[in-house]
Amino acid sequence: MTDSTPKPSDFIREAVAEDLRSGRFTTVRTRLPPEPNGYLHIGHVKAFLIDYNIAKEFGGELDLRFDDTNPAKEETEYVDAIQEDAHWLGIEWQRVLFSSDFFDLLYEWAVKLVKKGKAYVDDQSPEEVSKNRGSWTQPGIDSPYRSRSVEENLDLFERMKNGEFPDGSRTLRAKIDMAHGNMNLRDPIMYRIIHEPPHHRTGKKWCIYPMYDWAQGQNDAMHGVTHSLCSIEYEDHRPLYEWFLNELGIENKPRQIEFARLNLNYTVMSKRKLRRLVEEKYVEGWNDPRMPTLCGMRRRGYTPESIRDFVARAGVAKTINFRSGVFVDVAVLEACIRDDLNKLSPRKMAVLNPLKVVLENYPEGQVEEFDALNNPEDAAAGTRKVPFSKVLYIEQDDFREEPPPKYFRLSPGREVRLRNAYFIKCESVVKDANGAVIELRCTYDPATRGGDAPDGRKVKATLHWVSAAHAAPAEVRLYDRLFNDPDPESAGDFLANLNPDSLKVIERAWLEPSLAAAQPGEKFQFERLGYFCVDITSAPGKLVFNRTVSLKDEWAKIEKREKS
RNA sequence: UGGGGCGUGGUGCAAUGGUAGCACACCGGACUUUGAAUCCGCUUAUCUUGGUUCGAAUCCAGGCGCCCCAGCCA
Repeated sequence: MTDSTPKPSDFIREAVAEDLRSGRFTTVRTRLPPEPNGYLHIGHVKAFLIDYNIAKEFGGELDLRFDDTNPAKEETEYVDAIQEDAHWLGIEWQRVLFSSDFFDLLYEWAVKLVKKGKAYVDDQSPEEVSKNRGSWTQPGIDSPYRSRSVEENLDLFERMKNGEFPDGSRTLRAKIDMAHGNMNLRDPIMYRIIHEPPHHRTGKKWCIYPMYDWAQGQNDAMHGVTHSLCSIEYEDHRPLYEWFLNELGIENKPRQIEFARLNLNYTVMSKRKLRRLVEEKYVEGWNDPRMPTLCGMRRRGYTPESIRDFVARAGVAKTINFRSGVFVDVAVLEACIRDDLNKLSPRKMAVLNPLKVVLENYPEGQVEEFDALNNPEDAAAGTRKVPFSKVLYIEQDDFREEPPPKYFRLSPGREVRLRNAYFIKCESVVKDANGAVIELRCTYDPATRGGDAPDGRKVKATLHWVSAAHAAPAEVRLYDRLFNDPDPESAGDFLANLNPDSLKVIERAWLEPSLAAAQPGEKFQFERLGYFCVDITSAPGKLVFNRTVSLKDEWAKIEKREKS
């Protein structure tokens, strides 16, 4: 960032700056609060980056805190994956904390509230609790156990902790107001009893587990968090967040600020739906390149820089018109990765759907090598050698026997340039028994060596190509949006909106030979086609490439328009 | 029907009482050995009604619309 780049500013940063000015806080500490029950996806990234960037910009610290308060849903597998993904994104934290490491203190604090008469053990069944909570229009009904003595509550709560009662038989509840308009304040449950399964870190030590509302603010306070940033659906939890802190007499109370979360069109973000895609095998796994997970995007070829850029472009605000968040166009994401890859990826030539071209006037057995620019955006990237010979492959799309209007590419009698090589002219067409074009007979103009005509004549198209005798075979996977509908969840079953063409596998594409040794993770631009990266399953002799994103395609746009 | 929140071009974000701007998308053009990139240009917006003010996207009041909340999930 240069001096002329305006500092990012939004209502959260303004609030933090104001807190520092006013002396409400003297330092800044934020936290990433993932629940270790799934893989990180692009929606999480916004929250992560807000917390990370704000801590950094204000000279503060960031902690990673796993909110592992529900043993039924959480696993160590995710703890590791989340850290790996967050690191990859470029996020650095000071401490790794677990809510479960603070269960003892949290329990003491609960006891404190019980002693204060602000919490009680409720013997109602889950059904009764739910029924007596009332509704938006009906106030709730006080639990018959609400006015138990402090002594009885203390005794019962301790016995809950000691495992004397079965799951669901009792809860500890805050004593607030069963008629409150905000449902969160109708005596929220603080602890519930869960004997099985054992917790991924504390094992069988505990059989009572704190609810989110009880754990969140107290953890923030224990860890010295100043700004507890979260998404907007927690806005009406804030009064409860503050109630607990106030009743506990916490000094330097953390401040919760909410922002709209990020949704992407043409995808789904809910963990439940992503899990279905994986479990029902609509995709290969959590790291399928079509998934909006970080591991999927990484495999697809997205860079951390492009993802950070995307989140920055999406901005931070409270606008909510779509499921507690904003609905950002996936085209912005694609623009970000194109920008990044355009600058850094080496150019290569690859033919996905080969059409054989025989140069009738090119000497049999002759091979030439041409110098090709590795990256026109970066002079320092240098050049490479590309072999050329009598038999070539070009892209089927680059030839039309009957060219439509505005089609500049090859057709009978027309001349085009082969990138870095020669002008060629199509003399005749060879067809199979069904009338399909299987080969082009062309001539080349030796005077155009390197791609320029000394007589100054112009061609309207430049095609990429490979030499048939030298090309390396590869499998190429063309990924597209997973869903056809901008909002797959809009009506009924999101699976009905799956894009059947989200993956097209090209078993045998032909690559220029310099690609034969490409290593997993390496990224390239296949000229005129798009950005591709070597898949993690790729191996020498059995290359596999993923298309990260296509290049913008003016011709495709024209063709589509002409058709409709 | 209770509580909370949000309404600025197609989408997202700015403008904090003083010329409504930026990005993506769209459309048009220049350039081009990638129909890419780059460059230039263009269309399109303040939910509504009233009020305050010299002046309102911004302040006030009413209306309308959208989102979230009735898990022993987070």
